[in-house]
Amino acid sequence: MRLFAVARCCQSVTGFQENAKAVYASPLVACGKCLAHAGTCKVPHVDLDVSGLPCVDNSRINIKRAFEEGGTGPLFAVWARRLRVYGIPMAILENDFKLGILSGLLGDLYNIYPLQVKTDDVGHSGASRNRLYIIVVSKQCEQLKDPVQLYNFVAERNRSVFSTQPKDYVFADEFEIQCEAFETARVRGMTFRSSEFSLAYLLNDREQKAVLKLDEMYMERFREDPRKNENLVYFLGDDPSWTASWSAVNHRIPTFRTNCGTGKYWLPAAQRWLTSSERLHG
DNA sequence: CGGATGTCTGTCGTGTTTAC
DNA sequence: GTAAACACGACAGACATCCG
Repeated sequence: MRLFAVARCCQSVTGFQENAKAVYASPLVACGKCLAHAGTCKVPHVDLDVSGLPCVDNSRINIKRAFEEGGTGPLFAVWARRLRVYGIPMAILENDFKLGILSGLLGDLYNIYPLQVKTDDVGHSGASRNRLYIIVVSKQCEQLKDPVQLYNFVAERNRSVFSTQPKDYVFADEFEIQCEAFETARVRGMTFRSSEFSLAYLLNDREQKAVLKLDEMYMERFREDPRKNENLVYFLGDDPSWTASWSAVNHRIPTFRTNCGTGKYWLPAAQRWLTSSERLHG
């Protein structure tokens, strides 16, 4: 937590380079609050650092995105400094951070390998959201393989063996489904109906309209009853007249987004939405 | 009561990728 | 080459809850 404090105090209009310089010049906090031991513990040495830093300043949909100049920018400098000071040999960073900036922070001591990771590479062809993992390895390490070549080799093999469809993520049992239905009824101030198979009664007006509109669009385009397609998923957090967020075209569950934590992923065939645990797997 | 804080919900845009 | 499909989070308003 103390590392974050350093990052926060450096947020200013002086630009990323100035912030990074300040971070690099700040005293390093070697101890932090430890929940495991309920006290203050020394930050342990690790051989491999796996970090996922905030992506909001690098996200395409953020109209005001400022990349490294955004509020989370200094955090990357804090992360980089820790690698340097502790001499951590290897790190994996999950974030679409500018490689040029990263190179400026670590390029003198580390080799940097960006890995474009597709969900298909691990068999999740039925899910969306590709990632960028940046592998950072100390130049003092002996390199046995090129990480990108190795990754591509494994990914190709995975793709040929595993391949999911949206329906593979639909596995919740009746108890879990009814628990979610009950909770939604509570939040929305509606009456829970334990005997009703379809959860459509729990959708609000806007969501019901979205389902109708998407049903219409599906019928029009595929000349088929949407309820017959077990791989069909509608995302109800968007207005379909604005953008159709569904699995009908790319055969993937639409991307899970942070704003729409409560946005439902509707399954026309099952007449319910994906439960939280199903979404975790997707 | 009413202010502070937290949760839920819905709207908004555009650069990149994919399909034809 | 062109058009359609897609990816993705800030923000604001409504509403709920807490606390003095």
